[in-house]
Amino acid sequence: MKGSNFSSKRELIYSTLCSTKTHPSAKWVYEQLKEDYPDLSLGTVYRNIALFKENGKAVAVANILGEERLDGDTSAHAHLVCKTCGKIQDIPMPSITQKGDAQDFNTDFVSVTYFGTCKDCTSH
Amino acid sequence: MKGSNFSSKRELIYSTLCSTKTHPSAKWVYEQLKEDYPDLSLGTVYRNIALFKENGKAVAVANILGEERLDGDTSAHAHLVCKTCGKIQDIPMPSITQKGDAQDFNTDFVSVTYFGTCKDCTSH
DNA sequence: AATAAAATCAGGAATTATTACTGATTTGAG
DNA sequence: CTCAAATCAGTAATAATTCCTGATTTTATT
Repeated sequence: MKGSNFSSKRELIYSTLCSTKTHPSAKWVYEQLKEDYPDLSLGTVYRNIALFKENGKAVAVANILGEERLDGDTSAHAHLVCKTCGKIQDIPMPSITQKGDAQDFNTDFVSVTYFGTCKDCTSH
Repeated sequence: MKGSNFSSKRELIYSTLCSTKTHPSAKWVYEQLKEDYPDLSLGTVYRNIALFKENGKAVAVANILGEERLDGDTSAHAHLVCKTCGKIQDIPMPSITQKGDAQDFNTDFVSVTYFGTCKDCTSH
C-alpha cells in the first residue's frame, strides 16, 4: 500500500516539515535537506508531501506568492497570513458555530485563515 | 493609478467572474469569454484578476487540483470544498469568536473553509 | 472633435511550480 | 537470501502564471 513502507527519505521530509513554525513551501523543505542529503530530489519532496496530505499528516495553509505553504501540525489552530511578506503565524482556533446541518457534506478539516498585514509590514 | 481606468475587457472579466456560483479558475473565465470575444488574451484575464484581488473585489478561495479558484462575491460567507471533484459551495458564514486581541495584525479578510467530500462523491 | 499622455491590451515568450516517467535502489516478507 | 513491491534520483514534461513589447484604447485637455 502506498505510503505505508518505511522510507528514510520520507521520515526526513516529514521531520523537517514539522521542525518549523514557518509553514514552509516544498522547495524550502528541499533546500533545508539538500545540504546534508545531496542525493535528495525535489520530486521526492513533492511526492511525499502529497502523500502526507492524502494521509492527513499535513495540510496546505495557503498559496502565497505563488507557492503552496504547508503545515505539518494538523491540530486545530488558525492562521494569520501576511499578504505583503508572506509570513504565516499560528493562532488558537476560534470557536465557530456548526455549519448548520450536515449539508450533505462530510468534513475532514476546517480551515480558518485571516488574511491581512502583519505588524512589520504595517509599520514600514 | 493602476486599475482605476475604465476598461471594457476588465468589466467583461469581472462580470463573468461574478456571474457564477461555481468559484471558477482564471482559465474558466477566459474560456467562457473567448467565444464571444476572440481577441481576449489569457494574460489579460490573469492581470485583471490580480487587480481585483488587490482591490478587494475578488478573493482566492482555494487552490484545487492545481488551479486557483476565485470568488467575485466578497460578502461574508464560508465555503465547502470537495477534495474529490473540486466543487465549491457557499454556506453562511458561521459566527466565530474574535481572534483574541489585535495580535498586531491588521485583518482584511477572514476565510472559513470546510474541506471534505460532497454528497455526490461520497455515494459513488 | 483633435491630440497627447497614460493606461491597457494581445500575443507570445519566459518563468516557475509541480507532475510524470524510467531505470536503479531500497525495503519487507517468506 | 531472494523476489516482488515500494521508493527513489534524475530528468523531461506539463501547466499555471507572469513578463515583455509594440499596438490600441481611454482619459484629460483643448
